Amino acid sequence: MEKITIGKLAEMAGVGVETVRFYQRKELLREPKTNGAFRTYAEADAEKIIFIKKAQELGFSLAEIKELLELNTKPRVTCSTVKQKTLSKIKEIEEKINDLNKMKNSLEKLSCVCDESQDQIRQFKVQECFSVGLNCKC
Amino acid sequence: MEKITIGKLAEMAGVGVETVRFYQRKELLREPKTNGAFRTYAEADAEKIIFIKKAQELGFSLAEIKELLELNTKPRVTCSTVKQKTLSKIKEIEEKINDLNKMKNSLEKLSCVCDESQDQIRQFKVQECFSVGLNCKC
DNA sequence: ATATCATCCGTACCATGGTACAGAGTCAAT
DNA sequence: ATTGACTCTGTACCATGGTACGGATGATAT
Repeated sequence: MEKITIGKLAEMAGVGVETVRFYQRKELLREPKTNGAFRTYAEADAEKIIFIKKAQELGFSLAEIKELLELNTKPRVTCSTVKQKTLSKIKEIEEKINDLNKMKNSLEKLSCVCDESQDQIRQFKVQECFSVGLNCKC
Repeated sequence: MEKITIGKLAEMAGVGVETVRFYQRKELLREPKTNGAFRTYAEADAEKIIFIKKAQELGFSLAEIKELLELNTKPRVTCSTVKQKTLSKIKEIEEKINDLNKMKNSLEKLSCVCDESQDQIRQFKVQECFSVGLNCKC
């Protein structure tokens, strides 16, 4: 089993070396054991970074992701804490989905209105398409 | 009809005065007519700001929002441009919704696993709950 | 007419999430 | 043992999306 240096880790996780070090500074990743002068990592570290990236794409900030990860590593975290945090996260996510659905509806209306008009847009109001029940009808 | 100064506008839109000026610098809002030395605004400006805020919550950057607004104000925008842009936005939104749904599923599993365990968490892996098909089963 | 408030412009500052050096040390191969 | 690639620490810089401030001028109320 080869030693994973920071460069290899970064490659495995699809990020830059500086990003790994940044996450360490932010305490999202532990400072690993040093083998001689250089740090050596485990595969789990790569997975962790991939997890961070995934969560980030889904709209979580690094601070929130840190919290999520701490549910796992902190010894004194109880089940009810996890339960509470996950439930509030779920609520947040549901709200986001809701808003995105609204936005999608509005955009669909927008695209649909456009179908009917000619090459040049007339008194066309993008904004109104985003306000429920306004002029943007198909 | 009263004159709307920047302070009133900001209040109407629920943002700070500096934010209004920031949006003007970024050309999301037009520089309004000045009445004497002070700018005067229209109600439409407040609506525009509210629109910006809404779109932002939904994950659009100011640059993207600017584009959306320009669909409305730029004279040479054709229907096919609008159509194309809205359709690609819709796709983006659908992807976001998809990812959020995945995240939600994972969190639901997490909360569910937690139900079954005791007060103290055992070999509990938050990360694994986020990877489809892994140890996090109910 | 003068106090008090709001506005003006410009610039500086803040947090978040990185990215890019510089200058030194280290490791591995030849 | 020297080269070259990689790593080390530290600090500086970048974009985004604001927020705050200073010093001047304008508006308004008494």
